[in-house]
Amino acid sequence: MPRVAGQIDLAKSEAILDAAGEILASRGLGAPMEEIARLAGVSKQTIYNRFGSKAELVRALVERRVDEITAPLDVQGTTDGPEAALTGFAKVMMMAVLTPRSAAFMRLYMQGAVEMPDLAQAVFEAGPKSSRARLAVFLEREAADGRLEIDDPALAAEFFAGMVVGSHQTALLLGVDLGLNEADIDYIAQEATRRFIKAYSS
Amino acid sequence: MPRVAGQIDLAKSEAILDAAGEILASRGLGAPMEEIARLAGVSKQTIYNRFGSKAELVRALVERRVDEITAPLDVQGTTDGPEAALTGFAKVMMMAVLTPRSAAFMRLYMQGAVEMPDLAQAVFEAGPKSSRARLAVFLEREAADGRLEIDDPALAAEFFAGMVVGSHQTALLLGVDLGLNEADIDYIAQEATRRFIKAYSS
DNA sequence: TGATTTCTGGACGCGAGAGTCCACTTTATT
DNA sequence: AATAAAGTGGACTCTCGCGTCCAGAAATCA
Repeated sequence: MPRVAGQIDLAKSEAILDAAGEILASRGLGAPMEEIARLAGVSKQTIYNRFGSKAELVRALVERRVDEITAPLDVQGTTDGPEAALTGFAKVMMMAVLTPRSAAFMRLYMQGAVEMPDLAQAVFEAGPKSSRARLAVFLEREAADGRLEIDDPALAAEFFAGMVVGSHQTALLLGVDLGLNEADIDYIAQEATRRFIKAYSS
Repeated sequence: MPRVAGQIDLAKSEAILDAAGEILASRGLGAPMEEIARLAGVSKQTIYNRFGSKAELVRALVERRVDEITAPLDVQGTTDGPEAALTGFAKVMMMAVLTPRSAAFMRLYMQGAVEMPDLAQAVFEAGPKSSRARLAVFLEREAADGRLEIDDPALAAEFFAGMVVGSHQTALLLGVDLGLNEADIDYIAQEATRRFIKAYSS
């Protein structure tokens, strides 16, 4: 079998996934494949050739996004006290989570949580769980070095993350625009950090 | 017009709304009307006679739920220090929010946030916003009485609510069962209260 | 009992979206 | 130029769910 000729696979799959993300996030899981094909500049058949079904397209989309989510959470390292690290973490987290785009995707995952539980689970582990875990590790180190007094680092991490993201995320998911600007984010990040450190000082 | 005879309206509408809640929460907005009719023990036509369309059925359902949500948040009042009140508030909040049923409904609202923004908005105001506001009022009073030192009560309320409910809610919405039992809830409520008071003491 | 109103339940029309089929084109290889 | 893989676009089938229609069955009042 001379398995050659024709076009080789190219970044066309990427275009399909991009389009799928765009359409599905904005219109929900019920959005028609034709729209995705149109936006991707591709025939519907091509999508089926590459992904087989809508469910698998969604699966591929989520798996790709999972990698993007996990990446930018590596925010720790300063050693002149926990303030800077915590504030930085808070800002990154807020900017990552509190965008209409993130909300649209989160809505998508939640919608899929019923029909595709494993996907939603994967998102949870790549997103919230992973970020909390890294924060917990950081807090544990700070505690070990005597800069903070933390008996339950995992719970402390939950608390900090909850303070920072908290109900803003719920609002966004419900489609309510709280209109946070960068100054607001700075303020919240700093205030959360200040109160958190006060709560966990000896 | 002798507008009498036949059956008068009865609590059959309630049965329909109950069934709608059950079905829609578990199967999503895409669930068929026939299921709802079957569970309500009613013909599909009756639903249409009473509610007109699926969208209006959902609207009625949400409006009824909004009342239920707002009610149990009146948890304040002890004057021997904020601990008991805060712990109580935390527990009520967790029990209200962290059930599979609440999560299912919340998922429903979020799913509808795109097509019916006003509904989602109403839910936000009856739920998260209202509870935070009441908590903020309580905190302001505590601050005025000198028991706590709070410069921004609204933000403090966000922080406390975020600590308590935080990522547990996200997990639930993603269909991940964290399996919190009553002891866990007690522990989290007490720990959150302790840390919060420490963070806002003079 | 008769009149009137509501409910039932099943059939039906209709639109929409998943996935398939296919004839034709495009692109790369030899 | 000949071949083979991959893509295109449009028509098509199938399923599903909303909403309607209607004939007959309660139920309620006079």
